[in-house]
Amino acid sequence: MSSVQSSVDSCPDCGEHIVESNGEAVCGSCNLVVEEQCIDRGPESRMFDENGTLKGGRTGATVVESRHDRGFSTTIGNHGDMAGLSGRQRRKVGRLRHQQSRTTIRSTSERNQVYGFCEIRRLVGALGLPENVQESACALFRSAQDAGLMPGRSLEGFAAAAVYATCRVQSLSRSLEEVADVGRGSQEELTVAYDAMNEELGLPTGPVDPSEYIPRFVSALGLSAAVEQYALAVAEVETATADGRKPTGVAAACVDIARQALVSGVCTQEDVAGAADVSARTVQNVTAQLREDGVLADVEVRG
DNA sequence: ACGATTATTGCGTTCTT
DNA sequence: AAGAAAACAATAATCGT
Repeated sequence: MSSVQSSVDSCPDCGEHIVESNGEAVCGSCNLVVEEQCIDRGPESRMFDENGTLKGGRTGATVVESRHDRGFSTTIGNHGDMAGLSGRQRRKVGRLRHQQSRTTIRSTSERNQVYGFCEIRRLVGALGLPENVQESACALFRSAQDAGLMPGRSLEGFAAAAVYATCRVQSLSRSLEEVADVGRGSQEELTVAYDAMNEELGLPTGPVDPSEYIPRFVSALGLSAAVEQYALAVAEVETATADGRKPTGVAAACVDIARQALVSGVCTQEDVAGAADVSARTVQNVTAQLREDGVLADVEVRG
């Protein structure tokens, strides 16, 4: 890193020719930096794209992960070079400093919050949830931040977990898998974050009632209101079968029993299982258990 | 005592008959 | 529709620091 001259003629990555750019040897095709910068140009201001992200084609100093901005932040100085400037120019620089202080994100927690809120907003939209969920989830996200739960855990996990937790508190029936699928982080990150919040913040959530899912599954399959009522009746009677089992699986079984009893020709068992995102075998298992518990006969009398 | 890693258990899924 | 089996995630137990 002591010479401006490149030691190679072609890019090791794509074989393209090398061009000289601002004291760096850069591949003309893929922008790979072959030779790192050796002339100190001081602070730069050309490293952000419109979104403020740092991805792609970036050349220059070493990335510092320990700083919230990875060490890429630009500071407009207040000393030294101001000497030769006129009063008008000085005021102009002063305005620039002021504007930058507004746009620059000051702390990691603030940056995390902006990112987290963005992700929460995206999730709420993608899952078709009402607006108040966004508000509650953001508040919960902030609580987790204030409680110091986030260091060492996934940021995306907390955003998704905040949405999932809000759904559970408000009985809005979105499964962990559904949220995790739309979310940016993995399901494990979501679970870790949710457990942390549940433990430290004491979320007011009990076990999930399978009947919460029934209306959604019924409408997704285009089945009638009568089927929904029948399925809800099955879920009502059932108590012991559900515990320890996946609520979506139990809900699917209830819907499938109603389907068989009322509109067996309209769609298949596999369709019901698919709508609930469980296997057909699970539906069969739960149904068999319900039969064994005598739940079905109980509903038969009422229907 | 604490955290991390490994064993266990029961459920859901897939494959098969 | 049901039986068997490999797979998975959550929990319990053990180990090492």
